[in-house]
Formats: sequence, C-alpha cells, structure tokens
Amino acid sequence: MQRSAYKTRQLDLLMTYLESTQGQHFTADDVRKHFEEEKINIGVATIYRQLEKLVADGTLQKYFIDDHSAACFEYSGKDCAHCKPHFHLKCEVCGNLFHIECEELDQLIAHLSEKHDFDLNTVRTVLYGKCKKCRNLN
Amino acid sequence: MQRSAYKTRQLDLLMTYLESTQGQHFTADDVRKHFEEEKINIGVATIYRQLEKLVADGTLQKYFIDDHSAACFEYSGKDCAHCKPHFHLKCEVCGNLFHIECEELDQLIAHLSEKHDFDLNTVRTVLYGKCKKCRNLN
DNA sequence: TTGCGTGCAAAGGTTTTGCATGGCA
DNA sequence: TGCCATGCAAAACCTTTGCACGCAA
Repeated sequence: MQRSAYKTRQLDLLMTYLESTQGQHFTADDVRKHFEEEKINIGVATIYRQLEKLVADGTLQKYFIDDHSAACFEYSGKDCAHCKPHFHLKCEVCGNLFHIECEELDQLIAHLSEKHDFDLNTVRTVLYGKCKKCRNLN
Repeated sequence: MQRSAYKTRQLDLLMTYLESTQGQHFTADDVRKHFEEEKINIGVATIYRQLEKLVADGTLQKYFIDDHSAACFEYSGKDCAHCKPHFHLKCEVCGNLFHIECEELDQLIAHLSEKHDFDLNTVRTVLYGKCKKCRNLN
C-alpha cells in the first residue's frame, strides 16, 4: 500500500503530531487522545487507516509489546530511510527503546541470509530483553 | 504467580495436551479446539487462566507474532531439547514460523550481553523477514 | 467529476472478569 | 470445611469494516 494519494487536513495534522514524537513510541490511542485534548475531531478509523498506510510505506514502525495490549508505533522520520540497517532493542521492563548499529549485527544479517536463506527485515524486527539498568534490579 | 495449588482434571488434561505439542507453538484457541474435538468440555476462561499460570511459573513461554492476532505459547517442558535458546523467524510473506538454533545466534546473545549490556529474551523475540521460498518469488 | 478519505457506529476477535457452583486437600 | 478452580456469559479492549458523505485533485 502507498501513502495516501490525497493531502488532507487530517493527514497534515497527523504528520505534525508524528514529528513531535521525536522517535518515541506511541499507540493509536495516544494519537486519539492527543487530538481530543486539542479539541480536534479526527475519527478513530481515520487514525488507524492512516497509521496503517504510514507503516506500509515505511514512515512508521509498528511493533508489539506485552500482553494483548495496543500496538506501538514509532516515527523514524524521513532521514531514517537513508540510515544503515540498525536494530531496535526494547527493554521489557522499563519500556525504553534503544537503537543499535554494529558490525556483529551486520554479520547476523549475512549469516541468516547465507545459512538460513532468510532475508531479515531489520526495520520491523525488535529484539526484546532487559536493558542494563533493569537487568540489575533484582 | 505460582502453579495451581490444586491438581484438577482440567489441569491434568491440559498438561497432557501441552506435552503432545512437542515444542511447537500454539494459541489459546488451539487448546480450546483440541478439547472441543475430543468432546471434552473445558471453559475458555479456564484455559486462559491456566495458561497464564504456566507462563508465570516458566513452564510455558508466551510471545506475540503479528498484528492483533492471538498470543502464541510454547511448551518448553522438562525435556531440555526445547529448552535451549532458539530463535523465531517469521516470514512476512507466507506467514510461516521457523524455529532456528545455531551457534551464531548464541554468539549474538553473548555479544548483546557483553557489549550492549542487554539480556536478550530469545523466546519473545521474533525475527521478521522473508523465507527461502518467498524471497525467490519476485 | 472522480474516487479516495473521513466519520460514525457496528462488528470482529482475543482476552478478562463477575459470580455462582464444583471439587481438591 | 476452607479455598481454589471452573464454567458460563457478559464485558473489556483494541482494531477493522460498512456505508454514506465530504473533499482533494
């Protein structure tokens, strides 16, 4: 699916919001609440539909955290399209998202491709675990 | 949370089913359907409640694949064959899920731990991409 | 004018919860 | 007997869908 063909008021407002998130994750409901606070009426269906399009065209990243809770989105921005492949580490405890880029992971991509015939999608993949701070808590 | 204090008929039946899954993943609905086929009546609530307890006590692992679909469970069992860290590869095209286990990935775990201070949760983490069959389609 | 985007409400699927009953220890 | 487990149905929750209307190009 492509990004919306039409430039609508709603898409404009949504993009402005996305840019304000500064790479932090948010849910569809966060978006809804944001516009509710701003007293701007945008239907939930529109939010879900636009987010889905933005995920499809790579502007947003979508991933899932715990339980059966809401999906998380992250705006990587336009610049990110030109970045080297990098990974996301998500801490299961504090929820922080870390971006890492290193040779070891490039090797992993090559390894998966050569030995397991698998083309890794680094944008979508999120590595879950415990970060430095949280691994030392208990 | 601890495993059930009481040994009930339902828990017994459930454990038997889990052992039959041989480390393959399944959903709560798979369990429900299994007992439906066997003409054994076990309420959905019971299934969810027992699965949750088994996750809490480490007997089951729980992870999430796609979208807003059902959670996946995996029985690691007493048999250590399935206890070893392994990864999930999910093909974004055909939807197949592959379980892989290899030295390269063990190294990745060590690398993340040592260099990035990150304890990877291999069960929860799902690597997305294209499998052998699907990468050759276009 | 064309057809995509929107809003509303209803439906859909998965999981949780309230409450009375059943059953283990 | 005391509590936990169960079953049922309803509710909760997030997300998708149908449909008529609005609006960009």
